Amino acid sequence: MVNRLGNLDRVFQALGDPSRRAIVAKLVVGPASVSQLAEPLPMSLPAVVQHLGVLESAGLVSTEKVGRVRTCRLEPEVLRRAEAWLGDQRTAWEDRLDRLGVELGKPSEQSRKA
Amino acid sequence: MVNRLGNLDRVFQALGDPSRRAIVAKLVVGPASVSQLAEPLPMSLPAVVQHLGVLESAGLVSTEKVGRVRTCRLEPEVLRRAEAWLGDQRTAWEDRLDRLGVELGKPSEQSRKA
DNA sequence: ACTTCAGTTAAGCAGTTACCTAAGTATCGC
DNA sequence: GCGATACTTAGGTAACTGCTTAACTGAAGT
Repeated sequence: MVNRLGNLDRVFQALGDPSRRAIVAKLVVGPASVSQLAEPLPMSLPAVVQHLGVLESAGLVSTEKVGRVRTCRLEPEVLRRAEAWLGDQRTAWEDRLDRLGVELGKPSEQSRKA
Repeated sequence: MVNRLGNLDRVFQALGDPSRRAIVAKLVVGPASVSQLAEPLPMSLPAVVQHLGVLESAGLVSTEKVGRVRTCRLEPEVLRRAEAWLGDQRTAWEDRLDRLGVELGKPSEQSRKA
């Protein structure tokens, strides 16, 4: 239950599909039922459920079945985790450029960090 | 040449593999040759080249062959594009929470934006 | 010229993915 | 209870992935 919430492999792989990103984008404005999510997508309902399974096992969405309707909601923490990884790479890159500039004796305008 | 640089499908899919993320993480600290990238990875060189192909066609890295050595460098703009998508979703989510709080008459501590 | 080094090309293969249709199960509204 | 609704399960298929080994090309070093 805990390990599911940090697997970047699954997270990025899940986001690598346009239908799944569309689902995420829809859940961002509020929870929705399976058929509400399926309605705009050009595929069968079982296919949508499969996509939801991928998103859920990546920890990006959680679902709860009430009567006969399964309600899906976004799990923003995992989204944030992915964003953090990208941010880390970007800052590492920027730090490197910074250091490069310093080593060349060129005081880059990015070195206003301290 | 232009359309390659914005395909989120390919970008996220490329990042959905640990070996490929390892390559990105290594390129973040500076350009490297194919065999330098391959050295820590537990797989054959052709496999690494294939991963590089995926990263390149996602626009995440660019390569240039000089003598017999191909040098790979990170393309940070595409990384930033992916980060932006995640950021957009997160802010949409936060805006929604904000509005929800407002509609409940509860002045949330996030509404200090204006 | 000969060898080694860096990478490339080709073929193949097991496992996964993204769909489908058809048939089921379990509410819910009347 | 009876039909419609909201999924769920099962099974199948075509295409794609992530790897492998083997054989090749071409640049460098000696």
